[in-house]
Amino acid sequence: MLQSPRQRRKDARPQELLDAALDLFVEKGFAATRAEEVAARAGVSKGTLYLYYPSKEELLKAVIRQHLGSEIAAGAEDVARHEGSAAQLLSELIVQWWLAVVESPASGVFKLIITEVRNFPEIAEFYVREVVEPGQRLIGQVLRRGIAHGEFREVDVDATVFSLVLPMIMLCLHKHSLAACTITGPDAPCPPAAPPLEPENFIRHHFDLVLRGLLAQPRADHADAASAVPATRTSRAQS
Amino acid sequence: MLQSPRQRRKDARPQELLDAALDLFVEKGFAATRAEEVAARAGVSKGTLYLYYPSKEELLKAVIRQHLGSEIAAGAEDVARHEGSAAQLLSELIVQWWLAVVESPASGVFKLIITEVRNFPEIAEFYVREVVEPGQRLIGQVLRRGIAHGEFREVDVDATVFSLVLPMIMLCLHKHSLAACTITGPDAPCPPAAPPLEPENFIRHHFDLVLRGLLAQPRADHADAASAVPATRTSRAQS
Amino acid sequence: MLQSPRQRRKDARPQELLDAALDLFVEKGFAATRAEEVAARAGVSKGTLYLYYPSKEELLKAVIRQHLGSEIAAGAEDVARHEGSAAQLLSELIVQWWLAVVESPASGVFKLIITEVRNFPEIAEFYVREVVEPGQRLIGQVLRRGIAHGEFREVDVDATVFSLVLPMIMLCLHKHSLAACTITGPDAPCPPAAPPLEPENFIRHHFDLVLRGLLAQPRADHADAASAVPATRTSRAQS
Amino acid sequence: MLQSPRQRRKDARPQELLDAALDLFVEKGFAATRAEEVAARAGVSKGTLYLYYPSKEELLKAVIRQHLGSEIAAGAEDVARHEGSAAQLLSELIVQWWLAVVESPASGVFKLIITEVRNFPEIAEFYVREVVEPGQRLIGQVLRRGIAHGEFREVDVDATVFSLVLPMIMLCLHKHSLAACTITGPDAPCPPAAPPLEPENFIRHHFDLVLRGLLAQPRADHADAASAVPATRTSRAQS
DNA sequence: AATGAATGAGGGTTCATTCAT
DNA sequence: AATGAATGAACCCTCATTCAT
Repeated sequence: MLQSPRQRRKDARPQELLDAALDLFVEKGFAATRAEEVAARAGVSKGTLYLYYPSKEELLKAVIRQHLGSEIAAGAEDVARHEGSAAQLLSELIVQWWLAVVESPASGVFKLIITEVRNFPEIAEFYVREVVEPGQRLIGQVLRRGIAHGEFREVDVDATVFSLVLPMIMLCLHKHSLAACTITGPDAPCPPAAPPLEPENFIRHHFDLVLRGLLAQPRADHADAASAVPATRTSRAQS
Repeated sequence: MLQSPRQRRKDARPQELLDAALDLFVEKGFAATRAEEVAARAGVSKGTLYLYYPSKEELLKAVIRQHLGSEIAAGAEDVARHEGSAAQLLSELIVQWWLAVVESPASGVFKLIITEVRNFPEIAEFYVREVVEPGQRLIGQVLRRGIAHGEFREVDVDATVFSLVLPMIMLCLHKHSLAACTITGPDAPCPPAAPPLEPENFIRHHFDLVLRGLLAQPRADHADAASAVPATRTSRAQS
Repeated sequence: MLQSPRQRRKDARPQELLDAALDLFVEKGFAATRAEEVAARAGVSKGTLYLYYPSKEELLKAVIRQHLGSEIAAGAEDVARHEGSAAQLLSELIVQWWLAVVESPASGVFKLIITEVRNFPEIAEFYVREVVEPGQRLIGQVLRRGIAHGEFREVDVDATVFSLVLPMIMLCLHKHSLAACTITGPDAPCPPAAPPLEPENFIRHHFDLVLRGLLAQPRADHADAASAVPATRTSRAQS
Repeated sequence: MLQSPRQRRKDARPQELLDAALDLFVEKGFAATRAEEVAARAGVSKGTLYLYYPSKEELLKAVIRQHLGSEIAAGAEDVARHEGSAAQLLSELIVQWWLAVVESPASGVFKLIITEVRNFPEIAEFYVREVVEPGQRLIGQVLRRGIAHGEFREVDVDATVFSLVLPMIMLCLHKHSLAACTITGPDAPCPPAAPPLEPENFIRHHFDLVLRGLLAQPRADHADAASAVPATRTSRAQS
């Protein structure tokens, strides 16, 4: 039943390579990353990479495929049969789902896609089908439900989805570009690119702000529009 | 006073090269763009490029420097001594400035920065100093003024700046990645990456939404929060 | 006395590897053949090949050694003590020996040698010593005997050996190059590289032609100069 | 009118590269020749090769195309309207044409084709169309003419063409394989692979031998069957 | 003995950069 | 100033060979 160390390593290789590739592709871009670097970061030699992926380009697609299929779209549908106000449901969807994404390696995939779609148009179709459309549909449904119940104003649903979602995506990108350049500290060579705004704080604030703009019945100023959101498991440390 | 056509062409060279470089770097990424391609698109030979820029990397920095110094930050300060409500001022800042940016080639610079900062950290400092901080300070001031006057709720200023601004940046990136892959039309091989949401419609809707969340005195539902914004010169055709 | 199947397979390994190697080296050339392909065709794994031969180059030498020592030179000496006319003897030597060679895998060895001697000069010596010189000596003797008996004209013996032998070698090469590319049939994509001349027909015709040029007493036109040659076991099907 | 040295070099490059490639491909085989070696022998750097030929494989095809179109088939047709006996015509065709080929670099092309057709089947079609078929047709016509006039016996034309031609091809191959390995001299490390038979002597002897076998009216023994052939321009020195 | 995962030197090809014209 | 031929370092990928299992 026990596998040899050799076998165990072999089984883990593809994942190790994908992880290394994701890190490097996100950091330096696909074209600027050398296949040998990916191999080295995964702890293997150049040749070994090619035992598992037939080319650097296939490796890229595998990286994207893995994270789009599972991590990003995941967890969306299972909230769909939620009960309670549309605001609460929306909060769950937005805040919780996003907290899972920012802190996970999947956050880098957004940068990868933004960066590489034009060079690899196959990726576009995949991304739209797996992420953009399901996400838009899901959040759109919640908005429409809230509007139907008189909970939300009659807004342009698509535009509102964007107002909710785009800042989150943008913060993912930021995390892997400007924010990653910045060495925080008093004597950093590079000044802080942005106030070290906590992702969680920001997302709660952002959600509250947009929700207030969305509600048909404005709430009193002192009430936190997102207060219904339970304290979540905060940001697992990233590996 | 008049220069020969030859002279004129020569004077235009650096700009033509910068334009070509911006287009290509934004489309394919810095590493995946060949110096010869840039030269060819600018209508000169490979060697000529090196008469004007000592290396591909310097060309990249020149591209970014040009657009950060001038176009992106432009139009910000001149609205600063505006009179009227904070909402109106904010609307001018956000809506008008952004409409100018999104249709200009400068919109691609955001993608370029997101993509390349980690490879060229000097860019980070420059970008933060020239764009991030002034922008944040400017919008922050307007927000703080509105709060001081009781026009806005007491919000986290930095977070609110982000709520306002990040979707705009994100749409710039989108324009140069997914949106550029998509061939719109009924029988497009690639499904529309996103609803063909007009940038102007979106930004007005977004501003309205956030502004409602921001105002201390909620306005009646039928009023358009951004109604004070005059119809602007819409989108200059992109070169 | 009986060996287990396992044992039998094991004993057969070296031969199976040699056969596979011969096929592939002849088809694609030594440098263009991968060691793994050889192993795969022999039904073993890459590693196993190296249990039997220390390197690809040694495998090549073993292939050549095997066929030069045994198959090609074979059949030569045992005809040497033949009785009868020099013409009959020559016919036996040329026609029969060659028929055996052309249909055997050994025919490919000629291509291999032509192709690889310059990269592996050790092969040259071996080939000259094992094949060229014995063959030349043998046929030369028969020619000299015929000349001495007044049966043949007084020709340049070495040149005549070549006239007899070179076309045969050449047909071996042809068989493994152009002829192997050609898909015969009415609608072949590639036109027949040569008339599908039967090797046996050709060799008989060739021998007859040269023999007539060789004989001191020209024979009548209708007589077949090679008629003494008994009908041979025709061409075993190649494996 | 005078070109710059730069321009002159550029014009000569393709030919220099083809020459270098032919030498090396013939000597070591296509797969065993490194692109850089070809470039070095042509006196340029690795990169320069790729300015003229897009890949090593295209270089191979260019090498073959050049020599098949021009040197080999050339000079054949212009003898077709020859007057005199079929034997004389045949002698011209065979002896003269071949003397031109053996001593020219084109002789190596035969080895190249034998060696590489199976890896590059496009070459087969080209070779058959440009060399095999025209050659066979040409010599076949002469033979048929001789037969019709009663000058030759009624032989199998195709087989006879082969009897005449194959030894010549074979000597070309020999020249670039075994013969090239042999360092002639008393203390050669490698024994002479074959008697240093002069190509011209051999071809005259061979033609005489086959012609005698071909003639309907056998000639007296002392007459040289090929005596009509004028002393030819002997072998131009190879470049 | 047999396997096949792993290695890393090697070779094809690209491309930033130089420089003679 | 402008060109584009030439260079060679660098990168992707292959494959002969090794060795732990």
